[in-house]
Amino acid sequence: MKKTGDVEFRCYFQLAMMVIGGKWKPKVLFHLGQNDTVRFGALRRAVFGISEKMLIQSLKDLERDGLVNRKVYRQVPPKVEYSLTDIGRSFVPVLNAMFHWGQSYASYLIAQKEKDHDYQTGDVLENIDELVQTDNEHITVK
Amino acid sequence: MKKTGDVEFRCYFQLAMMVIGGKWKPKVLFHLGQNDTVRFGALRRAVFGISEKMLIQSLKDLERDGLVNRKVYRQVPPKVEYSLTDIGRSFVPVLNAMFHWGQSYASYLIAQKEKDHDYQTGDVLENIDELVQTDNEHITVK
DNA sequence: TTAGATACTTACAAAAAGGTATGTATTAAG
DNA sequence: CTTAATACATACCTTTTTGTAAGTATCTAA
Repeated sequence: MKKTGDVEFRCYFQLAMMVIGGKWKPKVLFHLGQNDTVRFGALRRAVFGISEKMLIQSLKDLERDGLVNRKVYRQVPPKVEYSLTDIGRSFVPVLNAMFHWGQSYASYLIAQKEKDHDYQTGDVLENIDELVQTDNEHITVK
Repeated sequence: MKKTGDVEFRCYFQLAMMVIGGKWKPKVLFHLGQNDTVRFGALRRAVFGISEKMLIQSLKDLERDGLVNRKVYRQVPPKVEYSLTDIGRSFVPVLNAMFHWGQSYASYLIAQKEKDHDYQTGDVLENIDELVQTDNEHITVK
């Protein structure tokens, strides 16, 4: 009954983007997807580079939108556990798909780089070095 | 050899987000994915609400990042055809996954709305009406 | 010679997103 | 009485993204 691919696309895709949009939300979701419950502090340490402000902001949005559960333990010092809801968890495969595509795209970029010596390629490629370097840093140091 | 899920995640996921990030790129990609080649003007009409500036900007980025081909026909008036490259096309399944998730999320939102009469739910829900309305508009009008 | 079609470009403004720094509440341990 | 731990909140500023409006180039047809 709902036709014209354009319309459907316009709506449902936008909806999905409203939820995972932004710099941090996908990462938070991804991490939550790998654990049953995670405390605020653990999440903060797990999502490299995120500030407390951004973490709470992301979690609040995700909770409001129904993807995340928040469980408060009335203790001191406080303890709050976050977890994915059912729809939240149903999004994990999508995240995995994005992650895996990122992997193959990285391979592609590296292959491209070896081909074109001239810097034909753009911004993303300029970052691939840093990216790989970061990888190495962690691989060799750890 | 590359370990610590965190690191991998941090990089590859970011990479993917660099490509599909923003308000319009996913939509442009989605539409390109449904056609072999699309002219600039057709794309502009297809991606509802996009301005010419945003369209070119998106296409430039995507071309620079290797996801999109640009073929110029030396004519007057000008003719330019856009299409997906191989890696570009390999991203289509991911887009579809996002789209489908959006669909089920919409169902969830509607179900939720019928449950809670009090407006427990947040921003996304406030938009669902408009969303459905838009759908109806197109369904009934067309 | 003037208007129309197409694919852009540019300048400027508005809005959204993100970052940094600092503050709050509570209780237990020292 | 001070410090530490944890989970936030708030103010303010910077950067990034998006939008609006106008202009450019080229040939064809009227």
